[in-house]
Amino acid sequence: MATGRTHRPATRSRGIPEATVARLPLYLRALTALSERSVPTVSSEELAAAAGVNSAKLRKDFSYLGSYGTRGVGYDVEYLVYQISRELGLTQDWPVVIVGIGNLGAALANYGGFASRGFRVAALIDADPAMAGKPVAGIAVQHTDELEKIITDNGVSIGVIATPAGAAQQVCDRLVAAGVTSILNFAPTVLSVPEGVDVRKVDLSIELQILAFHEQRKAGEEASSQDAAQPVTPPVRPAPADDSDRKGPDGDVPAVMPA
Amino acid sequence: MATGRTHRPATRSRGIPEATVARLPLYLRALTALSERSVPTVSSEELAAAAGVNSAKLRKDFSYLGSYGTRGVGYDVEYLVYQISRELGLTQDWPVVIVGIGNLGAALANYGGFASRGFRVAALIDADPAMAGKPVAGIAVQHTDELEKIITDNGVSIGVIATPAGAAQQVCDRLVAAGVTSILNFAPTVLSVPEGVDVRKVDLSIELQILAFHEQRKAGEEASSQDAAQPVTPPVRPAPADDSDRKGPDGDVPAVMPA
DNA sequence: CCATCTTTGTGCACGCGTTCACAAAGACAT
DNA sequence: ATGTCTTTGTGAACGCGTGCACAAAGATGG
Repeated sequence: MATGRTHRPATRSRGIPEATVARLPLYLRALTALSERSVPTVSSEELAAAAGVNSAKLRKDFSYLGSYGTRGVGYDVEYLVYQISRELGLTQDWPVVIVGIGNLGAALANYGGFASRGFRVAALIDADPAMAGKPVAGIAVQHTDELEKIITDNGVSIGVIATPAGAAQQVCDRLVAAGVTSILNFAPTVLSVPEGVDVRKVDLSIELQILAFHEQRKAGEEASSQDAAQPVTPPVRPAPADDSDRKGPDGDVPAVMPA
Repeated sequence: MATGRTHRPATRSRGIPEATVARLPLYLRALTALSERSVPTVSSEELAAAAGVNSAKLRKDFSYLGSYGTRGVGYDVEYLVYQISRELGLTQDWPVVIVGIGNLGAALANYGGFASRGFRVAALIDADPAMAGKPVAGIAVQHTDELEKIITDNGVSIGVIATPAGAAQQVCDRLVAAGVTSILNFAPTVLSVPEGVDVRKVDLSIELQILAFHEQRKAGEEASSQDAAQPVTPPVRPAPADDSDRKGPDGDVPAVMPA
């Protein structure tokens, strides 16, 4: 999963819990696959397995949307696809701009998953003048100067930031000022935005770090990985402000385990 | 934030809550930035602001690691950087393989955030024979046939999947069979893995769909967006199994709103 | 029309995560 | 030393999310 949330504090949107909203796209994908195989109906058990969740959770999630199932039978696939799409707002067209056409930006522009879900790449924007006019994924890259005009002309409300970290906040400010109210941020920075603007963050490095944590834990289950050769410099515990005597050569106090 | 979780059920890893682990990389990044500016100490309030979280939450998070602060002063930046790095397992070197060198895979290979955090790209793997040998981000792409050998020779335990959805499960199975126990999945599929293997999922399209949901909600606050022209075909509510008479030409029952 | 079987929808309890609010700890000045 | 001021670390309360378990609803067969 992508990570940084920044979900709305506790504002259950129209009674639908955030956690449920986050799972609807999962269900939708599984349902779409069933639809393509012309499967007419599906039980909560089957669909839950396909989406990788608990069937009770799935049923509760759907109960927030309404009673769309038939007891003894299951859910009508086509009907449910439509209902979830409508709930997620995918029955309308969402123009999206991608700012920062580096490796990642180009990958995003080429990503097929967008177009298939009601999202349309309205423009690709980059600060490098050398990029301007160059076609990426069949769309000519435009210069940052055009940003405001592009946003307003196309009625864009969703922006994707794929710039280096240093430029992200500035780009964000301009997007918001121009009218964008939802931002998907790939830059490794915390963006500050005014009230009413949604930010979701995808951070590749954070995901890896979380994996590393669990990996270390698995590996260190038996081997007490602690006294292994430390590749990085272990800094000393800052002295208790009593400057009179510094800790002797024993240094590196092993910082007692929490529990 | 990247999305699909698949966190371990309820196995609080060594007493540190999952939610806390997920935030540690955030703190680490903020601390690293402070460190580069040679800031010696930082208060929970300041650091929390930099990381975009609540200060009480931050203090509680740190309390799971130990008592690393000094009352009346704050936290020693260098010391905390080291402690968090160690906790996350970033003081050791993690060889990583990336499978699927398309647009996204190439972007990941070029992403600087990996190397700077103890992650080392050990190999790039692709199924296309035409890719074999071609250098991406300074590393020669290798063919899928070599996958098992690469994993075992380099002692790789973390794999990144950036293949098309159709190939993901197969690649996953081979990675796991070869000894990988942590997987970061960018393919839009639910991966099934044996017990003991961690999977984290990053799904670009899901993030956008969640944004669209909130965006629709904002837009539809006053305008009852419901009776606007529907671009997609609204399927009829499946008839109550009474096959005797099908709904006449009136068809399209507008599917009563849930609430 | 009745009985049986399947599957949904949900009331309820439990546990995790968040937040408040404050006592304890240490810095710093006098 | 003593007192004041700052900031941490945490006990406790609360709310959200999850999962169990079951009653109700409808299909299906006789």
